[in-house]
Amino acid sequence: MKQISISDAEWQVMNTVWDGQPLTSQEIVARLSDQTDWATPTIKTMLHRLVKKEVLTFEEQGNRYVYRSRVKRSACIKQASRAFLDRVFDSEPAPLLAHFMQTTKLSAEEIADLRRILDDKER
Amino acid sequence: MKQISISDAEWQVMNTVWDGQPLTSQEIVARLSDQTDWATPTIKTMLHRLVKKEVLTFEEQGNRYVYRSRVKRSACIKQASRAFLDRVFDSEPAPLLAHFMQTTKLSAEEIADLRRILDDKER
DNA sequence: TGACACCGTTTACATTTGTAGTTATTTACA
DNA sequence: TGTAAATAACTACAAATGTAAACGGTGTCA
Repeated sequence: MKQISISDAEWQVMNTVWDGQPLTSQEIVARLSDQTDWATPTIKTMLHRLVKKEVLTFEEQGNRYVYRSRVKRSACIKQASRAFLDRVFDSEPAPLLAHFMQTTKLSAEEIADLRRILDDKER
Repeated sequence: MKQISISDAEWQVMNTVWDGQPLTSQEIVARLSDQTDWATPTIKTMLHRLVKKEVLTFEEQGNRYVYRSRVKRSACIKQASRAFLDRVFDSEPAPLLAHFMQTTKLSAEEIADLRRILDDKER
């Protein structure tokens, strides 16, 4: 798999697309306008760049473009997670896990689920 | 606390410094040369930028510079982790934790430790 | 049918980042 | 004491990124 490089701002766009796929550009703009204060052309530029990076495709529908992702979110998450682990936690997963467990809020259910994953892991 | 922004390559430099602090620039260069193929001036440039970003300080010792961090590693980890959580996991810690548990290797001891953290968390 | 609104395209531009050559200064050895 | 080696400072430069204005085509409403 080739190296995907999605910048900070681009991740926000991609999350929007992944969440609502397929989406027209104005839908994407509408959703992002709730979360950010980017001007419309700014978002258009990012869509363009993501198409050029082969992370998004679009399809013309009349004069509108309908966007879809070309890469799976899970693949991007995997890659970004690996990079983060290497960079910030020096490739050590245990401290990373400890850090996030200690600094975030988790519901009882979530805790139970995570415990289950650890159980499975053990065998 | 002000916004610290440490780039990818800079994190590598900072990790080296945090690991061996205080270090002269040639020590830093030596250690990084093991891990990377950066030219010496490249590393010097990064040290400079980190000083300008107020993340590192140095002290002259004869004609050598001895570098020390000005920000705690833990603070940087915290900030970078938060950003990563927001960006890639849409601020949801549980999926992040599940992801890393499932995709990394953990020793029996580490698993036990993590389980303990979850136990504490529960009350 | 003309003007406006909407959409995508092109262009722009400052900043950050990765990467490193060049120069000036200091120091230590011959 | 002169010169080479080491060290830091300065300069460079392309690519990526954040941010957006300007332009051109087209469809729609008056």
